Amino acid sequence: MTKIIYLDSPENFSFRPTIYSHGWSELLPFEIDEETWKLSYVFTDNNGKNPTYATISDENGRLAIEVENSELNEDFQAKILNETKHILRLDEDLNKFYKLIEKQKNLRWIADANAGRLVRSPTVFEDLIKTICTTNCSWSLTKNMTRNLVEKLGISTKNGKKSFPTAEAMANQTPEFYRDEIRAGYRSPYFHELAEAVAIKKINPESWLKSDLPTNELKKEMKKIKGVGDYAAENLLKLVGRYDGLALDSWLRAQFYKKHNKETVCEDTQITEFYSKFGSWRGLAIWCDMTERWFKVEKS
DNA sequence: GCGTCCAGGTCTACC
DNA sequence: GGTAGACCTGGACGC
Repeated sequence: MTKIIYLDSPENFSFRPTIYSHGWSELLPFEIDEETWKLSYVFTDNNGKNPTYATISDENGRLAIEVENSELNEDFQAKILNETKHILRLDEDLNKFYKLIEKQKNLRWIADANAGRLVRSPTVFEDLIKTICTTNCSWSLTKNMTRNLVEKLGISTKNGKKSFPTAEAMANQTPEFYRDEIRAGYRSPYFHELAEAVAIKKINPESWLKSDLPTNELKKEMKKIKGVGDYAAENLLKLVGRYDGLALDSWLRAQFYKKHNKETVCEDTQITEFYSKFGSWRGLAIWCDMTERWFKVEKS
């Protein structure tokens, strides 16, 4: 039995550009159906239990969340609604960004498409683990590692879908487990150490969402975690709503060379200078600029 | 089949 | 603070 709960979407929000904003929607427990344009996820209750598969779709301007659990209590239903808002960034105000790019002929499409909301996981912990999975490897390997984490450590729904593992579940595994079962390679001791630190509350990644620290200080905090360098920290900063950093990686650099530098390699300083006019929004500006063709494909 | 390169980088030791 | 070398994995590529 399923139950549908509804959520009003704000002005300047479009569902497709949001769920298609970057690769996160391809990483389990997220799944994206590009034919029906639905995004699914496996939610858990406040105790990290009762895994529940839900599919989010746009229904004439409001969001329909179809939940495969007809006996949701009020707390769990509220949690699913709040986490959906967080995943899709419904409370994020991009008007200042849209205003900033208003006179940029090549970027005006972002505001026209209501793009710029980068989909994210319900918890910063999940985004942190996934970000480490993106470092120094191909996208297919990122997907493999994430799939292994979910399939081997997640809790299963009645229909066999699995949740993202909790820090506690990850802390209970050894570095050898991550190396042999998750195929995480040199990242294996990092995962064990990080999960343990979060489980015993030595580190609280969720606090980054409302941190009063200046961005450069928060970035330093993030980089204290093994496996998190400049790229990973700046990617995480974007996911907690700060766009000061470009989060340059080999893919983003290659896209820039192709689009703005006649397919010629250049220094990072040149890329930084190119987007400096966008100030604290430069990280979002480069990401939207480099992924423009994704949206053109979608429209065609 | 085998070796090499490299992909959505980071860490450590050393200077 | 800057830099060289090492680090897991697995797909692509050349031979």
